[in-house]
Amino acid sequence: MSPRRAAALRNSQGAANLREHLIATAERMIATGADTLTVRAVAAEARVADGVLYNYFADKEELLALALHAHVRTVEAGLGPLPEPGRGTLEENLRTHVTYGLALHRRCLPAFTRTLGQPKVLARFAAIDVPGQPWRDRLVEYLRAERDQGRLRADARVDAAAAMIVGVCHEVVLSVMFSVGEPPQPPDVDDLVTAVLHGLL
Amino acid sequence: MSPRRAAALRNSQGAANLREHLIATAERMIATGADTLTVRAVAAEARVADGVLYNYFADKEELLALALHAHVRTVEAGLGPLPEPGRGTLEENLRTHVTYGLALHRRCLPAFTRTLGQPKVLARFAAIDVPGQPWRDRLVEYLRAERDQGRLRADARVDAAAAMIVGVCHEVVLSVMFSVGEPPQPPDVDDLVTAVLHGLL
Amino acid sequence: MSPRRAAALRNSQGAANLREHLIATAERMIATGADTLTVRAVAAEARVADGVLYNYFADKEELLALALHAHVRTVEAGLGPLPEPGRGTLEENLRTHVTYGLALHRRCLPAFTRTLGQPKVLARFAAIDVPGQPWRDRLVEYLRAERDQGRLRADARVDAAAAMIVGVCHEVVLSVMFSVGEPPQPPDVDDLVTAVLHGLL
Amino acid sequence: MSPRRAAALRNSQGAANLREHLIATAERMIATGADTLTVRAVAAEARVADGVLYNYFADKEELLALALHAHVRTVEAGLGPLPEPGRGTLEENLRTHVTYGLALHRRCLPAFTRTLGQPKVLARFAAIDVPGQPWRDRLVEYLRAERDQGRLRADARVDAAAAMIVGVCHEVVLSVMFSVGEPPQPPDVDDLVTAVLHGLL
DNA sequence: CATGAATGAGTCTTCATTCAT
DNA sequence: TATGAATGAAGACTCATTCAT
Repeated sequence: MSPRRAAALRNSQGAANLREHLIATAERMIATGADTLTVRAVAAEARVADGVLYNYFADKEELLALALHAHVRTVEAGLGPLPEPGRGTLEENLRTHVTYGLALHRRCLPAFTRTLGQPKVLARFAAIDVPGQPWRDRLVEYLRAERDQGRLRADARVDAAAAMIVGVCHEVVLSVMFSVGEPPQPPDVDDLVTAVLHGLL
Repeated sequence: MSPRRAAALRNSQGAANLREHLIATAERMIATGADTLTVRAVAAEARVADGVLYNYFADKEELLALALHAHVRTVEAGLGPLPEPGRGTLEENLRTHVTYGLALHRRCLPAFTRTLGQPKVLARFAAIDVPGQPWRDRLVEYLRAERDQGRLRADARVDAAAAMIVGVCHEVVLSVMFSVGEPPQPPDVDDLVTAVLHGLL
Repeated sequence: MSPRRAAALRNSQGAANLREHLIATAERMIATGADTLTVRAVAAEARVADGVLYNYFADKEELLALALHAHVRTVEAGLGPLPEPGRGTLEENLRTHVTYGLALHRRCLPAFTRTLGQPKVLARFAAIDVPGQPWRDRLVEYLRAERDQGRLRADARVDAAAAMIVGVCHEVVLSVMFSVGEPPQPPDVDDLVTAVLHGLL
Repeated sequence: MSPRRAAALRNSQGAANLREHLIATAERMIATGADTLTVRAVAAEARVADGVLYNYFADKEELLALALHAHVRTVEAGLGPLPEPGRGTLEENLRTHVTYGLALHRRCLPAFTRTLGQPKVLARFAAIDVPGQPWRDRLVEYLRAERDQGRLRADARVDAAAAMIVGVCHEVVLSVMFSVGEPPQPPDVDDLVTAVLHGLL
């Protein structure tokens, strides 16, 4: 005799187990911008008893941290491929990277601000081991490869450039969040690419 | 004739009135990274009765928003001057701006993450009128002036560059906050300046 | 499978569920004249955790309004039957009605004065649908029936008389509540009945 | 050198002293139906410091009880004279009394419900010695005099009738206060008088 | 005597967590 | 192993009262 299944899973083939179901639910709520992220609200949304959470997670924060991670992966999966070094033009490739980063942050940052205010969530989130390579590292690798292939100048500051590109993506989203009235105009992608490639001088 | 002074202010010359004292206390707690930012905790830290807060602020969020603002001003006041366009070398001036921005964000961002998770604080903060110009605008103005004086190329993408410089400052601090073990190496200021001025090509 | 029962209900057969237990407790406190009707006091009296109330009621006022209603029903249930029109003497029947009304108000009014000062309780109380007919309506119906049967004069002012009978019941209780020393002598039931039946002329 | 006068009294000749000024202010607020009857609100309305109240009254409740009394006297003063026994018709005189009582209660009861929920106010109110004769006693006296002059039957139950007349005045106002939708139709004054005079038989 | 800021006990309410069933 | 009611420790906020000036 197998143990009882949660009511929410009995007539559903979507979620293999309750743990994933809970994470998925919390992820959806975080992404949607649900105003209430209480344990009860998540359980209700998941059609599941209040207490189950504690059979799978140490506490609320662990669930939220995992949901946040899932959210990032979900967003990344929907973003399309990044360019291969050495193929296509540099302009085009950088444009792709910048566009990718802007979209990534635009969709993730709201979720982050809603959850990372809680120090315990932050700690748990940081402790999660990220499988796969985050975008940032892939950008650095791309730039290094291009430099090694001679398509960038030999002394190009690729780490610095990568940091700035990543940074501008944060910046754009943050300034939207902070603006009270109409959101400020984000910088043009072409201008960013031009600035990165040709500098100010 | 005059009413009684708060016990906390009687033997102190630091704060002229209780309102400032409360803001200063909250500011210190935010800056220090106090884990509990409850009304009670602030009152206790200020050596003051629980209820006083409501003699001076509409609610907890107003106090926190004001404390956050005070914190930003305090940090800015300790940062030294920004360069005049047309004087000194471009490298030196940009280095000053980048160093300024990094320091500013390093000291402010932790406070922001701890308070801006609460939407009501965010709203109140955004509603406060900021006297003076924020660093970001001054950076843009500086770059424009240099371009107009011919020290930058005529078609330099100054807005894009400014966005990247501001962004990298966010980036550095955020990646420190998220790192679980040893903090990652921040990009070198010289490299950033070089990348901005000369580009990758 | 089933969740835990409240400690207060475990060794008790009086209340089937906690909702009824809470209403009954609040009712008892209201009836007894408890001076403190705070949420905490009710929870303590019910031997129950502070928060439970909010699992069953929207807020404190809803509980109090329901308790008040329960109180009225409890009092009514203990009062004995009202007379049928056309049977027995008019004097005897009216005496029964007056005695009924006096007892009803004597036991209910204190509870009302303690709770209806709070507008929110008043609003919630008024919104509760009363099953069955209040005494007032039954008195009016009784008088009408007697008149239709010819036992009262054809032009008898039954509505006015009913209003006065109901009113005197209020009056008696109110004057007891307001009196500081010894309570004033309530009017004799027989005198009231005589006055109602024969008038002053 | 005379002591300082309260700011509110300096440019005013209306109130002889602060005590009366405070009572008058509280009375006005009670009568108007002000939703907030806090010490602070009264002081603000009176243009006076928060603390003065305690120079003239033991506590908030004493002030409210006195204000309530003043309210009753004010209302009574605006109501016109009551009839003399032996003059005019009985119908007309009783009509005057009933009308008087209805108006009196209509204007006083709201104030009472707002304040008498607080047991301490009730106690203080009951302890106040009422100068002059309340309406109730004057009604009883009137009826007795009419009976002694032979205009009412010798065995008329005047006390009972008075109680009913007073009671119906309560009743009318209370039922208006309790009604949720449209207020119920109050009984006709003529019907009341007829019922009192001629009875139901 | 008036002032009015400070006091702090007390209020309602939320919500993460536990645990008998 | 799921259930979901019970728990109770906070939390924000109010307001009568005091008292140094």
